[in-house]
Amino acid sequence: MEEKKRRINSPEERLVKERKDKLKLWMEKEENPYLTRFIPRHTTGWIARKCETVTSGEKTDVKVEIAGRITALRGHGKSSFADVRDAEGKIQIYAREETLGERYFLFKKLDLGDIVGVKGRVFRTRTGELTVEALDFFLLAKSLRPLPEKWHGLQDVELRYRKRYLDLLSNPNTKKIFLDRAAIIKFIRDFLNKKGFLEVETPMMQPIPGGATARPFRTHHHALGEDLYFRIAPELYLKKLVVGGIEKVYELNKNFRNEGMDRLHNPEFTMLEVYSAYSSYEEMMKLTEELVCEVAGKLKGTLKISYQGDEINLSPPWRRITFERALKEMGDIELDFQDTSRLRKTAAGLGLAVEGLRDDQIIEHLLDHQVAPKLVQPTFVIDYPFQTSLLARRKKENSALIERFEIFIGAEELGNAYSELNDPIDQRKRMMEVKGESQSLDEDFLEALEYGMPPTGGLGIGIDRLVMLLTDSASIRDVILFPQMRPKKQQ
RNA sequence: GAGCCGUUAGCUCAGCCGGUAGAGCAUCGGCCUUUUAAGCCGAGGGUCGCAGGUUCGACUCCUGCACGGCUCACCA
Repeated sequence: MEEKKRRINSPEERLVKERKDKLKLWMEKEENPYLTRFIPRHTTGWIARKCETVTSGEKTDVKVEIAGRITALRGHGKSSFADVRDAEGKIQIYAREETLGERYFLFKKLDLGDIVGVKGRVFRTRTGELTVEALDFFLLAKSLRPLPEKWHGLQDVELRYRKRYLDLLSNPNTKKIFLDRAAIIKFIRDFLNKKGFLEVETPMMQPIPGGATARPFRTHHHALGEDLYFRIAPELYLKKLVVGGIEKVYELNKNFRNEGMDRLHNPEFTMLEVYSAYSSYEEMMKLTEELVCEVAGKLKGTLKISYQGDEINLSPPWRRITFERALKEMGDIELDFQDTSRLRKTAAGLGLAVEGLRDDQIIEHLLDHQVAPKLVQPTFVIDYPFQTSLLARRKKENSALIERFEIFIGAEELGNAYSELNDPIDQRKRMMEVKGESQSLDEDFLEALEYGMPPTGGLGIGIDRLVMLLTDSASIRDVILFPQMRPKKQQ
């Protein structure tokens, strides 16, 4: 009881109550705002364009009907100013008792955050601000809770992620990032569609999760009585489509991996995978350069970008360096990857945890830890030891290597590609060798390969990371609208 | 999962070597018809993340827990 009383009297509840009382007053004097119909005929952007040439102090005959959220209120006794924001921008509203008569006192009862419709006439104030003088106004939705502070916005990182709507409302840069994200994805689709690639959707729920090595999320299908896994990659399905004659294909959608979360990892993330028949990783390198440059150029108008304090030049051609040389030149590591015990010793000597890791994981760790931090300018690291992927084709000249590359920009891995292994016999053999670890034998996929898959180049690009790069964001959570968070416990 | 750091009013932040809580914005009341981070006068608002402990006394020190950030580990 005591507990309950205290909660109702909390300062926040009092603020809410004040606003609820104003809502009640409005409903007594006017109507239920939640049932009010008001279709704005104009936007703030339209007004700005239309009235660009109006001079300070000038009144116009331009009548407008706009709607938006009140983001500032400045009362002056018998007149008031308000800023109203819509999707395109904001505009000042000027309300006068002389014009609105008895209803002016209702205008003064409006709160920051209220959503209103305004009919009025455009003029420009003495101080040069384009303004709508309100001839009539409507409350369309009452804001019952106070918005974050106008000047600093919402700073609390946790709240920004949990209540993204508040972040979007009060931090212009947040909105910019997500507009940019949408533009980037559109540019990618435009680019690939223009080149004749077909966008497809393949299963998010798979009986055997394949195409990568990662812990999957598991779920259960009741009607089938079967466990299913959220996909960790669409790769095997996309290759089946290449077998089926869809020679240029891509999918741009989510993957799910049940691993740790950090600055670069969210359990669900967006991946682009592209497959092109009768090509190889050579062509995929060109495609990658072209795609990233097209997107960056369209978004930023330049190929010179700044990421976390580093100046990065995306102009092709990007540097290419073999895996072996990269380790040697930048990590001062020279070894035979077949020599497992020396590999582990070298890695341990560099302070890497090797216990419980497979050879291929250690090999990749050497690159990620010793070399990647130095790869700020766009770089293709090519020709990986064959252990690092079981889906990539071997190099003709050296069967210990595979035709694979990874893209590094800004010291972060952005993508991964290879000449796809299309030999079903070698594929089966390699899958058998690692079966029982993180990959199960996917007979469906192997059978598809047995019908014949053309030599194919495949490419994967982490879209969230590309967005991070192009929006200069430090964390993946800054480019995902609702990043995964631990649920807040009640009470 | 481990280490380090953080959590004070609705929001943004101060708060010293332990002495009992401060500002700005927002809110409420008053004045104000071209302001714009409007202004002026006044007021209210806090279980200092949660639970223990030490102490005459804890926002402050200690322990545990919750949530978050960074780093490390798994992964992209």
